[in-house]
Amino acid sequence: MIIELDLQSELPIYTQLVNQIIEGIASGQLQLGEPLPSVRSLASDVGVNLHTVNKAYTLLKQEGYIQVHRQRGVVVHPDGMPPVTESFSDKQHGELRPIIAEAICRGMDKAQILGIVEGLYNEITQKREGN
Amino acid sequence: MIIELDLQSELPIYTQLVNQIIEGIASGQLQLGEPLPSVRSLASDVGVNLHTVNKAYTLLKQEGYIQVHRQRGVVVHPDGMPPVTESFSDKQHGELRPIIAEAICRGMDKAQILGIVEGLYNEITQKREGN
DNA sequence: CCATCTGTTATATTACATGTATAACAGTTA
DNA sequence: TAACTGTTATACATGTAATATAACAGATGG
Repeated sequence: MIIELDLQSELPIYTQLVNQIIEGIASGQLQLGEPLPSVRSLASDVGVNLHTVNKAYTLLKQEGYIQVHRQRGVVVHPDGMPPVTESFSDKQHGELRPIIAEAICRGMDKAQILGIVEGLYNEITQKREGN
Repeated sequence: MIIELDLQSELPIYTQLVNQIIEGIASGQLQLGEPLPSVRSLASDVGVNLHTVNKAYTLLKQEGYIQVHRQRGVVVHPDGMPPVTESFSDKQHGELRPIIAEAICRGMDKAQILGIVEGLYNEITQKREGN
């Protein structure tokens, strides 16, 4: 999977790594149980420090997206993804709320906002044929 | 309008202030042209430093949500809200994309995600009768 | 056995963001 | 004149982000 970093972004590098790996899983580009590069090789590939990749992997592991298998290394969690917990829903609502409020302020109506979300949903899931 | 801060949140205080004021406008609790508290009084009310409020106001002003009128003080922009620009759309997509990808990972389908967004939309806009 | 890879941990350093504190300035208002 | 407004400047403390270097235990392949 191709990982592209924007070093000018306000988003921390480890957050960009987390986001892209999660999107890779969501899009099907990364299958359950599929191995991920080692912290050192990924760090070398994208040109950052080993600790930056390690922080991203640690977060993904804590949330249950990946597993560190003593033999197989780091893999996308083979037993499936974490469920929709209450704390996840709370976090999701807290992130969505200001985005929706801002859209309303700028004059977007319900249909327009839902259209944007649906478009992004399709964009992510329709990568599954591409690779 | 009631402003509540979570000092334990990972969100910066000035971001919480920005978000709540924008949601106040979106919900109609804050009308166009309506005055906002001075930096010093709001800082005193919520128990933070004057500069923290000033940073929130500066951001809101830069984005066109509020106006600093020499006589009237700080007011919600009387001439209307900023439009949906290309840079706003880019920012909005960049914020929504990882949220949607995470929801897909956890097994939410398109209808569920749209339902969450619609619920939050209704929750924000239906405050208009409440006050 | 040995060299090499794995994730993990520790320490140190640099840079930046956040938040507070204090002070001052110019303009407005009562 | 006194009190308020937004604004700016400076300084300080704290935490986060990212890098650099190093070491450790466990696993792997020659």
